[in-house]
Amino acid sequence: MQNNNNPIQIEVPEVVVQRLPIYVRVLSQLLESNVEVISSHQLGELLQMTPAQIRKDLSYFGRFGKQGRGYNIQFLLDELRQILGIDRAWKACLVGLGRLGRAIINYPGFSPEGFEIVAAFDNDVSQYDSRLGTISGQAMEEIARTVKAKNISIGIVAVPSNQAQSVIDTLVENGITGILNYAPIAPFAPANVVMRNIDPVLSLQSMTFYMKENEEIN
Amino acid sequence: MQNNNNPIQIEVPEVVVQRLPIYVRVLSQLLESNVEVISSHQLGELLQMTPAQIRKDLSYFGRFGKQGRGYNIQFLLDELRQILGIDRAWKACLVGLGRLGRAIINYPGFSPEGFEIVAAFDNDVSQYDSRLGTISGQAMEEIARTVKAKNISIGIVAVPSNQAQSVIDTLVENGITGILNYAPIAPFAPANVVMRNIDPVLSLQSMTFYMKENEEIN
DNA sequence: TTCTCTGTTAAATGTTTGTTAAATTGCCGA
DNA sequence: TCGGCAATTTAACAAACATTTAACAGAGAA
Repeated sequence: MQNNNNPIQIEVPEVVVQRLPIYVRVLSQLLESNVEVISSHQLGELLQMTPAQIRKDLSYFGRFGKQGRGYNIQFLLDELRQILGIDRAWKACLVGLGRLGRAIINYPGFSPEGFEIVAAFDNDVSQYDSRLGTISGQAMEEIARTVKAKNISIGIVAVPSNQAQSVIDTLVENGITGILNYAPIAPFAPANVVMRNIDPVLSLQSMTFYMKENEEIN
Repeated sequence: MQNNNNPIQIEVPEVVVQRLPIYVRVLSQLLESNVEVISSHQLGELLQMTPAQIRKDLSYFGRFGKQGRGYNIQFLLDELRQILGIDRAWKACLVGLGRLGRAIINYPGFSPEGFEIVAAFDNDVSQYDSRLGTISGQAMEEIARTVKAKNISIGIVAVPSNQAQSVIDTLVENGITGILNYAPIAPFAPANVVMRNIDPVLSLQSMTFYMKENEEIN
């Protein structure tokens, strides 16, 4: 990545970046409850983590707290949103309009957070003659044109496993730099593309490791 | 594993446990492609990780490879499945039969991996008069009875955020020891309960942090 | 015998936690 | 009203702990 030209670049650990959205979520809820200030200790209680970790995490990005008082929630939220880049809207396209894809397109949780699905693609003609909320499905061949025309930067992959890698390749070729993959595969993408996998089966499979241990106690 | 009677128990890092299902998945695919043996180097190539890490991970659980040759895939798979506890079937119940819940119940990826949804609950009567595949929806009040009667150990939570914590509490009270939570909250559960969260918005929000950096280069 | 590749140990790197000085607030009494 | 004092709480540093990577001896394959 070219901006490593920066002489003194403090590398932020990826785990820390992944925790920031959790802070954002809890802080938003607190703000709605009209709480204005919170200490690292209170926040740690809410999130089941140590105050030290919260302070350390935040200190990678700046000095947001006031000694003797804590963090102003509104201020911290604004800062975190800017840091994460979620102070603006992001355009996404969905590939795959099977059961999963249609559930994703109808999921009401994306747009309030600034992630808008502005296009949807599928191979099977029968899938996309029906309108899906405000957008309508398009043939796969239109990915290239539409991604550029609409300036889409995020791709959501909800196709069957055997097609997933080739869809990912197509998206990457067309300038997509972030992929949210729902297919149960170990996907490959170049280093400049950010990949996130949603895979409930993997979650369940690591869960049973610990449940099995519990059982043996009996 | 029987030999965990061993008084000196080496603590396996959680990250390692979370990687095991990924190994299982790739090894299964390789086996289907009639590959019989694989080296840590080849596997690392496939998964974009260092061979050292793979060998280290596996060595927490035993000695599965042969020097000069590699790992026998069928053997390693059997061992990993046993270690994870996915060599048996697990019964789950689903709570919440809205759009998300119905997508989950129809998701074909769970049962081939031994996770069977054997009951489904919802508050709203209108949701569960229709049959959902092989099972039919039940009222929330039936959770206690059904979980015990059917010996269910996993709960899948797909209710709106504001109900999620109370549903989790109910499940825990009734002996559920593993929870797969789809609600966008920071849930609380006692330490003996294993919690996994599926939250695509959090994934997107940590994704944009890195995409934002890319953009600034231009 | 030579080459390959694991399992293991050691080193390097990364992450979390504990600690303390300094900043801020609120309170109390003059 | 103001000054001083006690209680809080951050930011920063240091230490402890955890994870990843590198290196290598030795087992096994060819």
